[in-house]
Amino acid sequence: MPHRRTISSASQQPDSGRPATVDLADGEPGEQDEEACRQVLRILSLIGDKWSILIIGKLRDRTLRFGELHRAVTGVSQRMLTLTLRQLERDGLLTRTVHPSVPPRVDYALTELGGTLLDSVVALGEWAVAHRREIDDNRRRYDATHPPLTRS
Amino acid sequence: MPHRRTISSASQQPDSGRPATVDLADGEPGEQDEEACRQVLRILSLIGDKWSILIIGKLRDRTLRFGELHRAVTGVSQRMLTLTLRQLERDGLLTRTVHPSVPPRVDYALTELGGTLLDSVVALGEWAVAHRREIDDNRRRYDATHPPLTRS
DNA sequence: CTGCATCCCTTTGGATACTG
DNA sequence: CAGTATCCAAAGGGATGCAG
Repeated sequence: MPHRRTISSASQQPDSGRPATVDLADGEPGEQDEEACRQVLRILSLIGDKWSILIIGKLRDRTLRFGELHRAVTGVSQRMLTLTLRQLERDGLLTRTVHPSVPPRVDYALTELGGTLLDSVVALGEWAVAHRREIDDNRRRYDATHPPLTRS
Repeated sequence: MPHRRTISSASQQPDSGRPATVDLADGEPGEQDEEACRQVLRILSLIGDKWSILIIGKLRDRTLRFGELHRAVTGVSQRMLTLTLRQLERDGLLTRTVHPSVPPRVDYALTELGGTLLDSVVALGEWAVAHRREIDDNRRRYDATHPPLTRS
């Protein structure tokens, strides 16, 4: 029987309650760590949105101000940049510093927490880079043999 | 000056062209590895959607048929299960085997590629588990001090 | 310069009904 | 059982205009 790959909370302060062994699959409603699992998924969804990772990546090695970020991230709209930055600030992944000057100047910097997330995401990115050819090949092969997927 | 965290394509066959060093941040339009970067992001978006990870997690250690998956993943609709399974099959992360019996029976199994992705995602999940308390604390603190975020 | 508010179009995804 | 098709509601996100 193959190994079961599980997530166990390694670091941080001792868990004050449940076993704290969460596998990525969710359980039936009512299972003990369903809540923990949902929480993990909610955090993982940070990765899902279009801009968070890009922004964190840009702040990798230096503080940037709003306008610099706006230019750095290429396709992002002002609205989404603001919203995403607020989320990331709320989660404690970056800090927002307002300089009371005129014109106003706001600096964004990655926190320690944000840095560790970036490390983890980079690891996943390595997987993507390592397998992108394989995946593209798979897709081409699939598209060639299986005609239309969700045809308009 | 802190280290620059970068992604470099480690395994696979030698890259047939560019340096193949992709950092997570995208470049200005026209930069060499913009395409590669977009591709990586596209793959990372696998993580973003609600169901892919859950499904892959369920197939971790055994083959499941459609109905089993449907019951296993809890909140997924039949429609989304089908669509997500097709995507994953297209990418080569799982295999779909139709048994010509009556009533029909379709088995889904994780491929080698899918298994390695799961390993990487589990690593990210470990980060989430390790820091979920910290993040929750940050959010509470933020909400307490910064009144309404995007008020209705 | 930074950022909030509004409008509006696009995408996502659930519910439901129907087929091989 | 394992889908496919249709309809529809909610969320995502761009463009623009205004404010501190």
